[in-house]
Amino acid sequence: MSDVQVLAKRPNARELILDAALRIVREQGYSATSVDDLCRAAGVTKGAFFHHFKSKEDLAATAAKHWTQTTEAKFARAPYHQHADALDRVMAYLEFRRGLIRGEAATFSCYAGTVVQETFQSNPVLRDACFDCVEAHAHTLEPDLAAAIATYGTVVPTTADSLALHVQAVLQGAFILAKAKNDRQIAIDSIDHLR
Amino acid sequence: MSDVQVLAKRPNARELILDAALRIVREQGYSATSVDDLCRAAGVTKGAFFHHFKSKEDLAATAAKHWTQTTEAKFARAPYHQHADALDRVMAYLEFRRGLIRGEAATFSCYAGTVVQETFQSNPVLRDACFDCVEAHAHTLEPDLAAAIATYGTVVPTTADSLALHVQAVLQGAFILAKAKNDRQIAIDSIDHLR
DNA sequence: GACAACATACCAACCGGTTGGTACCTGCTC
DNA sequence: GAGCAGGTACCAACCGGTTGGTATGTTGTC
Repeated sequence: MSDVQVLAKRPNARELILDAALRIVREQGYSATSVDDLCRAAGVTKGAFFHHFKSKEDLAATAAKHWTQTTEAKFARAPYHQHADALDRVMAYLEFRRGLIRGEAATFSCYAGTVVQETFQSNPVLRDACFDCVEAHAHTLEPDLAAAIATYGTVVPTTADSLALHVQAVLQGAFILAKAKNDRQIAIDSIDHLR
Repeated sequence: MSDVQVLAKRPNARELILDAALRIVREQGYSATSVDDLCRAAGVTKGAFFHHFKSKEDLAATAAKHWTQTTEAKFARAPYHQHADALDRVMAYLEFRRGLIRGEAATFSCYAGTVVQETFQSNPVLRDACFDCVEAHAHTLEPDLAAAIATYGTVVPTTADSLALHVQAVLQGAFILAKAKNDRQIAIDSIDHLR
């Protein structure tokens, strides 16, 4: 019974702040998002914020892990794993990602990509947390890519590892162009080119 | 004689600030870069800053145009235009861009891509200035891509316009991954995959 | 009554931007 | 060519508001 309560606990300040961070940081960027902004969006006070996180940087790094967990769950549930053929799974993954590009750029773009752009030089802790995030997701695609390469071969010699990261690079670039043009079609086009 | 003096004028505060902006904003991001930071890097005072630019936003937008001009000059001079065949020119362009990825990520990454990531939602003026920047550069590749498509055709129907933007998307994504991993090789790999 | 989970009130440092002023160049008048 | 008016370029000091962070309660639960 106590386990159920732990699993199905009501949203506490910590969760509220993490969820708000993923949302607002993707909208405004890391530096432009103040602790007050986060507290306001989460509906908590500053005291609660600094009770759960020792600094803004700590929150951002924790939010990166939170981002990894939420995306992991989302992609694990996705239907693209069902195809028997590995190349079909890779293509279905891209189709799935294509479908995720809906609404405002801030809602479909990547938290890690946004944060690392601003902190890669000044803050190694955040930089590494963001890279782990992208790398972890790239790893989920790697087995399918490796199997696809084994079955169909490649035009030029390459590795599943490198190819998985390239796919992430294209997605990150697609997000930037979508933000710049304020038009998500440009991101969808880029994924189609990758396919 | 007076013309020569006008052309070879010594660096004034305005130019110093613009050059400093391209450098420091790519290192720290837009929001994290204060006006004081810029003044310190440029070796000018705040008074000089606000004499030449009416706001920090104005400076950032002007710096985007400055970025377009400097990169335009750099790519116009580049040797990749010399190839007779259009596809060779496109490949040589990618080879040229590959070669530009040297030193720290902040020195080879894109000013516009960095700024737009932080301002696309809060600041339409800056967003559009940054997109113009990327689009202007994409346009320089378009004739070669169009000629290459006309000569060799494409696997799937597409346009030179869309393909030119896709190339920029891959480059932007490559920059982000290079920043995240703190390793430029990952960006070079992505360009090789594009080729 | 101990402890986690918050809330309230506050702080020094820093932020973008303004101020009043100075140095210097240019063109015009006599 | 001396004097001077007017504009541009630049400077140091300052301003009110915001920043990340802290010190000190208060409340509910075991």
